[in-house]
Amino acid sequence: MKTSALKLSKGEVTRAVILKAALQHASVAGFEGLTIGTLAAETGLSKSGLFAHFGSKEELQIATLDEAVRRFNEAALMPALAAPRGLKRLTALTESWLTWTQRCELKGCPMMTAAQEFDDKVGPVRDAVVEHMQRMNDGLVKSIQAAITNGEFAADTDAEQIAFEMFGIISSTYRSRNLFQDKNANMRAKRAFERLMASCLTRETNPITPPTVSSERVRTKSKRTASKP
Amino acid sequence: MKTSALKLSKGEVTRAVILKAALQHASVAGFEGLTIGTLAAETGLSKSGLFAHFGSKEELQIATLDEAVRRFNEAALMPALAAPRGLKRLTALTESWLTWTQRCELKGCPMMTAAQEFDDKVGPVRDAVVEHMQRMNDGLVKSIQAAITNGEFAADTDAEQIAFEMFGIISSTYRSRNLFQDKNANMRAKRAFERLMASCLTRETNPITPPTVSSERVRTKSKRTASKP
DNA sequence: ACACAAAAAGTACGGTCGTACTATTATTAA
DNA sequence: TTAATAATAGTACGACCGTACTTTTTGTGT
Repeated sequence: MKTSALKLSKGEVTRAVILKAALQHASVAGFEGLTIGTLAAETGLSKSGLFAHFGSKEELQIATLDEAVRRFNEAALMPALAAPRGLKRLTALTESWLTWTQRCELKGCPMMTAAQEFDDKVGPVRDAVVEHMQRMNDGLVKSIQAAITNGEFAADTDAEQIAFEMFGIISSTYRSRNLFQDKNANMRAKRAFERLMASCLTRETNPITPPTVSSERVRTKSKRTASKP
Repeated sequence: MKTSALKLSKGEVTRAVILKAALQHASVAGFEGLTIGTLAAETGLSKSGLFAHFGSKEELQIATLDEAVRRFNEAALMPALAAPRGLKRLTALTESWLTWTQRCELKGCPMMTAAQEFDDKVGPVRDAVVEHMQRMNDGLVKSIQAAITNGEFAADTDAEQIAFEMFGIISSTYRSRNLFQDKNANMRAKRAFERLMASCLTRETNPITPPTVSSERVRTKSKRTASKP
């Protein structure tokens, strides 16, 4: 087998096809829901033919996870790198993070799904998940630190804490979108992000910030809470 | 069968035993990971004996979900009701929300797990999850509105938005705890909550809040980000 | 064009899954 | 205590699971 970057062998292209289907499936049914038989049927391959590409289900899961990361980097991370380091890039990253699944025709975020699915398990798949998530977290933290270096965020900003809260916003967004079918999920996310950013800004960056951060608040129609207790 | 509140029939007590085991199992392996055989082995019952209590796997999942809600209400919600309405109660609720799983000897939060597991699926289990989560959300929103009524939060505070962000904080906390094994997860959660609350407070409630909320910040050792690129 | 290698299919196997149906044991009410 | 009933065990079944092994088809370099 020749591993050329230009020409893909037959095996490599079907492997790609499999992984695409696997990713789509995993984004809906989770990685544990991935099954050789179902996936084979979806791709038109025989069970054994598909199986040969990976050698075990665990390998398939890990390969699918890697593919998810690759796609995320390509569809969410790289575009954000066009923005200049610091707050700008952080904002761009958040924006693209919230929309990359649509661009990739995925239902949920496979990384988040995997993180929750394997957080209480043991084994190589979990290890892979942890590693990937750790890397994502580190990257995010670095982005936040850039905003500090830029003087946009206060010097004593806890970058890890901000990353922690950003992951929370992302989680909540996916839940709102997919569980509650809330069309305003992205707007909610944006507001949450803005509030978070506002709490980090230096006086120089945002000199007119009032005592409480509640100034930037936008008028909203409260829908679900209409009924008064 | 007599459904007495005082005396439990044999069937009712074993059903309770089953559900306890099921909940523990679901908090680790998820609701899809619940299997009749495994659960039967764990409880010492025969597969068919256990099965008879529910009639289908879906019913078992829903019953387990109901049990999770019952436990949550008992271990997290009710204790918080001891605090007076408004910010106090909201704080108490957050506190007990973050710790109830330990008190119930659960690994993760079954509700959150279920929410993610079924957010892209269809069927009666998903419906049950949505209903329960909706109810939880509504309750939370009502608690936030109480703080507004009290004059603790600004009148134009978007209660739904705050609930959205609180769910995010909870999500992130569980991820930190279980995936990254972060011992500081609860501290992170507390800080995030405080930041969120601070952004809602009226000037009267918290008159000395500085321009940025970064005053209450605590010194932390950044560990994971130690390695410089 | 041909030989060789890669890819896919075919087949088989032991397990576990959820779920019927029947039989036995335990509990309860009279 | 006994008859009725609830609770549990026993057994069986078809479906699908992951995986191993062999055979056939397909692609590829020379």
